[in-house]
Amino acid sequence: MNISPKKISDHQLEDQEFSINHQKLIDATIETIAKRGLGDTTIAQVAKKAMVSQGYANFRFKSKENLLLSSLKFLSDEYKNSWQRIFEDNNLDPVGRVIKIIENDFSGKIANRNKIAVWVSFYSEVKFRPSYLSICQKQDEIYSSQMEKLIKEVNILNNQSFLTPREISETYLSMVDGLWQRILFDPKMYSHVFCKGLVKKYFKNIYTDEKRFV
Amino acid sequence: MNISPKKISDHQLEDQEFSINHQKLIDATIETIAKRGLGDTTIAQVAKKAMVSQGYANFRFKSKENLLLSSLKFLSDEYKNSWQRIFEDNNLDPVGRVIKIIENDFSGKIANRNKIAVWVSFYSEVKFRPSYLSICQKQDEIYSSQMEKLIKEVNILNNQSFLTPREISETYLSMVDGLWQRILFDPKMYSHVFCKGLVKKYFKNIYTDEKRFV
DNA sequence: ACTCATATTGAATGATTATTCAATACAAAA
DNA sequence: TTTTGTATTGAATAATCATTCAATATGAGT
Repeated sequence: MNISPKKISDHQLEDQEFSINHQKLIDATIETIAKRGLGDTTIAQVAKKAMVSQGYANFRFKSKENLLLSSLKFLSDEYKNSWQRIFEDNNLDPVGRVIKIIENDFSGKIANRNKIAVWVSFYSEVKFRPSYLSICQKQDEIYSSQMEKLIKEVNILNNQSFLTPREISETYLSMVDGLWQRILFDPKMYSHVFCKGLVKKYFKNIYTDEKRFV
Repeated sequence: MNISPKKISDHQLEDQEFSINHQKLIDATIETIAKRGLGDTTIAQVAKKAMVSQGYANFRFKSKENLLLSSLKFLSDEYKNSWQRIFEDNNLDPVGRVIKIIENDFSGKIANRNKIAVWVSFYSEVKFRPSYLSICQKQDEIYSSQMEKLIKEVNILNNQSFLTPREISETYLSMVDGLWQRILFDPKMYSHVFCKGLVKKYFKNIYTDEKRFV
């Protein structure tokens, strides 16, 4: 069967927040924040990078605030998709999942310097902008609770009972946040290989008999 | 012997960067950043909080940039003094030192929400402002290496050789950064008691025989 | 009391930037 | 081709702020 290529004009797509320009502007926003910082990001620069007029950028997103918010949402969703796929992958056993989670958290797609710079910028404003908090916090909670559930399984399979799932999950997640920040400072020293190795060794120390935490 | 209360006029103190107004402005800067964020901190607000004129604040620090820098330096020094005292305290044995370090990192004086907010604000700009980086990085390196040396002693005393001092020190420091960030998000859940407990349990898991990590 | 050096003010300046909007381009339908 | 509705522009506006500086206050020395 052939799907006929219905022509859809831009304005029909608009409602779905899905037009080319919409995404071009979000990408440009992220690039600009990564390059100049949240404070020095202006609509003019973003519009220029996205190759639309300044007026259009504002018109399209109603306000700068809204453009920033949409960009944060985009990053947040991208991250969420990456870990959700791992939690839902039925081909993996619990330990295999943990390893994939670690590898994802320090993959080139997620833990690259530009994206971390954007994350950290938004995080630093979370205290002052409830709208940022609501985007970040909800997903963080889901990640956190999924991780805890996963660790519970690993604990049982590995006869580990000194550290609770909650404790292991909290320490892991904090460590990731901390390491991301350090990647910003000194990406050479905190290479992906180094970070993954460090975190795996941390797990290896908890689950001494499990061979897969290299 | 009586030290005669020599009267020293303000301008004589100025060179020493030590006048009342100097510190009042730095305090006001930190308070303002903590309350409104780095991006929304204006000289006018800082000056008002310090109860000097706007023009004076600028005159005194030559530029806003310089005022921010001085404030970061102040916070950084305060933190450094607090851990340096612990490393130099001869009454403590290695494990006692580690415990003091943990308690310091999550003490009310260091890990309070206002100061963390300021730290995180500056950290998020580090990538774009070499002057911030140079202040933070140097002290971080010292802290890091002192910590590693300390852990080396603890490792020997406790017959621990699976995790290297470097690994333990890096995971600890990352965890602290991560937990600080979480305190900002949700200070109720990440109380000082919770954070200290979590980190001590982490050490207890490494040094199983050491009774003092509660 | 007067002088002089320094401290401090606060209004003016100029730069930056989000936002608005009248004008124009464009593309589909008639 | 003409019409019509939408997309896009870019120049004008208005607000915010860091910075400057001429004017004034202060207080020590004479």
